[in-house]
Amino acid sequence: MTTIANSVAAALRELADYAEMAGEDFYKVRAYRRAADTLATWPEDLRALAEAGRLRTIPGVGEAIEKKIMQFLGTGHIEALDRLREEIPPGVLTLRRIPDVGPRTAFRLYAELGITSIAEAERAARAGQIRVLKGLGERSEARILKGIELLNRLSDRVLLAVALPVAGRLRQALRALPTVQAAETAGSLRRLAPTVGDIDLLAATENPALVVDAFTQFPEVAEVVSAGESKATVILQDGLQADLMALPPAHYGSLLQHFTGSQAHNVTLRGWARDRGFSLSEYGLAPLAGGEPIPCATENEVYERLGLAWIPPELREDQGEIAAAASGTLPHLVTDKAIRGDLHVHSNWSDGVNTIEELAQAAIVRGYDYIAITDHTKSLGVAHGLDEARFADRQRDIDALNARLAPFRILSGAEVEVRADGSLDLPDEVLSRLDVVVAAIHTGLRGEADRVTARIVQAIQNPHVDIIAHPTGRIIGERAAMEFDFDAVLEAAAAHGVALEVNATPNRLDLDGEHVRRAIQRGVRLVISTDAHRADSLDYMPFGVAMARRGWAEAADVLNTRPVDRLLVDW
DNA sequence: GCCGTTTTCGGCCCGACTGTTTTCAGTCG
Repeated sequence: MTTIANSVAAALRELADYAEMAGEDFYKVRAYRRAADTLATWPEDLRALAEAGRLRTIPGVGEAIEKKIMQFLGTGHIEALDRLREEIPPGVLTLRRIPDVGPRTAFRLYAELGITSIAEAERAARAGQIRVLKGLGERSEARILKGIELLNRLSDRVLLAVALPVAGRLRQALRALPTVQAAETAGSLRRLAPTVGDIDLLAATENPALVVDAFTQFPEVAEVVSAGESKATVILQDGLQADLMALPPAHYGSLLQHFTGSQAHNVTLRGWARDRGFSLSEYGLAPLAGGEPIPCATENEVYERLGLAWIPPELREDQGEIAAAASGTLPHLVTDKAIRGDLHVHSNWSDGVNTIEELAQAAIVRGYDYIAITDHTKSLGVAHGLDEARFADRQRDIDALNARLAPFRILSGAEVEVRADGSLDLPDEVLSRLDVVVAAIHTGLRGEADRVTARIVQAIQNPHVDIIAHPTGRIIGERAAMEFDFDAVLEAAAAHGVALEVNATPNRLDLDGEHVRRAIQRGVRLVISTDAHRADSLDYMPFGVAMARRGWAEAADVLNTRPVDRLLVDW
């Protein structure tokens, strides 16, 4: 799913990394990064824009970056980047992955010691070669060594579903401290990002130093990385990093705003504030003209004073939410409560753990009106996929349960395999008797992009298919998304009224927010489903709702917010 | 390198913490 715009963005980011190390002007580096960020999500086709001579209509693209984009479109290279690549070996870039090693230190390790890899940096540190550099002493050397150990020990990011309970316990522990008036989780966790790199925590207290001190002594804390008057960073027993910032309650709103981020959102928001005569920080709004700073006790106040509606954390990714908040056009995001049923659930007829009745009861307990039992089909042998005869048997089971459980409704469904040639592994005649047909690719995920696209589009064209499951096939930390033409899939889905699934399984979260947004923009409808293989997993739903919200989805964009009669009428 | 109903030049987001320093640079979020 790499588009030309993504490739250009990647090249510009790399250029920024190199330029930063080479000591280029900070604002030049930032200009490259800003342009890269904008390009990565730019909806228009880059080649068409270039041909029309309209590249500079993209914000952040001026004369110099336009030239670089043209170079890339023409030759696949950017001259300035090629030159820097020759000057600085690519391995030097990787040094920045070491905590506390930034661009300047990385460059000096290379320029003065010839270090081009993390392994070499480790050897040099052990040999005591780093401490002799001006400005770096024994402690810096030890810090680098420790950073490398940390890097080797920690996996990059953890799943939202893993971090949330840990964060919840820490938040409770903070709230239980006597001087703490309020405590909240912030950062990417509060924005409900699919994965988080650390846990950010905030506390409102008249005695920040005391709270910071107490925090560093929580039993879950394995190691204190840094601790000051108002901030601390620790490593928890399970390897996660947690950051705390504490301030007096008068500042709590700006503190929450600041620590929730994202970084990109904050940068743009501060620019917005500056344009209106304020400097914004975690302490509040300070008039640029001088005068008393204005502390903000609530987050709403921060946005309000800047002439903006409060922005839901899930949207704070600098994807146009500030402009939308200014013009009163923020979406009314879909909520957990709006979901009336789960449309992708496996029973013990295939590879699920629970009986259909157990699943139905679990759905009833969760307040749902309906559930679709979507067992695997025969070609997925490993999952005890059902053949035509077993579907007929299962139908009798479902009919009997529906008679007993009404008005709750069990929908008879299947997760049908899309074969290599794009056909489905159940005959149309069987599909036509099902209430819900979910089509999915489980094999040939690494196929050529054109072929994968063609398979999905062909499945969409089958008149019985209602939903495409986990459309990109990514599994976080295990498998990248399939290479295919997402826009072509969106076009086909819109044309045939097929919904795309937002799969709520914590390590799938597929579609993610970015894809959801594109789908909505193209008029494609969504469903949010758990893909549960046991009754407990119906609780994954909020993670899927989170992805939909991050993609600006409203209830009307999501089919399973509808009552069952209005759900089936379109299918 | 980008940008402009105050500007085509002089701005550009803000502050904590650390280490190695006598005032600050680098890193991070």
